[in-house]
Amino acid sequence: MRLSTKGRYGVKAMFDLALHGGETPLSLKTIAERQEISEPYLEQLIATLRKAGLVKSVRGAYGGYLLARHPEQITVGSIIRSLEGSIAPAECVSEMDPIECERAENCVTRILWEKIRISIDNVIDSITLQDMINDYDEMCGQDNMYYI
Amino acid sequence: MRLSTKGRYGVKAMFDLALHGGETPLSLKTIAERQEISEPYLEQLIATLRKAGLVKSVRGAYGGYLLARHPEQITVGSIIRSLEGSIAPAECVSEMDPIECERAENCVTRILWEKIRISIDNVIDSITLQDMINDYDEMCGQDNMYYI
DNA sequence: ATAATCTTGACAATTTTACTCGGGTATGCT
DNA sequence: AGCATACCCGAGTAAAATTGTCAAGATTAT
Repeated sequence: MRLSTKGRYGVKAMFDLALHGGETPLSLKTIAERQEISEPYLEQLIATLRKAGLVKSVRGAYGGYLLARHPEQITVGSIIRSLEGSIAPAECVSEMDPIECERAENCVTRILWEKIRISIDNVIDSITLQDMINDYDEMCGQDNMYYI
Repeated sequence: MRLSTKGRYGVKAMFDLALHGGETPLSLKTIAERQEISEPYLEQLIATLRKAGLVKSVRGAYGGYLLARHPEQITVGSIIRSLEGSIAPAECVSEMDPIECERAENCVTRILWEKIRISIDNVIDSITLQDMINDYDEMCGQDNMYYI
């Protein structure tokens, strides 16, 4: 059930954008260095995030990336799903296009996979980038002295 | 976040044992055919389950496998973990031996991964094979006419 | 113009998955 | 005893996924 680096790096990059980004775009290089992710690889991931409408790009010199919406309007669920596809533990309980099987017994295990999927959905769809920023602020104390 | 066939086949095989098994052992062949799993492959999986103490084996002619405990005492969590290892979405929040990272920011995403892991844990540790049998009985109606 | 940056697509190493195969060992039945 | 039926064990392997790298081009601030 491990998340691949796609989902993990993607969330880290988006969190970086939420924490350090603002009016002016952040370059890929900045994010990649701060989050210790290979720049060409992050390039791929952020291209996916852009197509999913989660970040906006600004081309040319001093360009970079911006969050497409406010941090409280971006759930980690939308980030993870855009990069990993469905988070369902089995194909037959995928959110979008479940490929059902015919066997009666399979349906019993199907109930199980669905319970797991719903439980994961509930968590990742209820947590936004703003929630993560709040967690971070709390972790660092009121003066935020450990901000990077 | 998809479960591999190990976990899925393992749960199916254990459910088969819970549903059809009794005093006399079920042969691997029987389970493999009924659940449509390659027999030599299931052999590997059930060997792991045996080492984890979830099933007992009876060697020789008319031998096979039995659940080591009653269905209400076997959680799907124990089955999945024995076959897949930790179900944590990231290594740093593994139940057993979390490999922590040093970076402050990582710890924010770590909080997220931990919330996901705990949510999955809660589901799979609360569901037993008996629960699945109950689901099955309910699905088939009181006369259980669709039992295989 | 030039440098910084995004954009795209192809390619490649490594790891994991999902098996197969071949030979053992134990046990009940005749 | 001998045979059939099973479990037991370790090695090997093809395909897929993961985790990237690389090169060439497009766009824009200065």
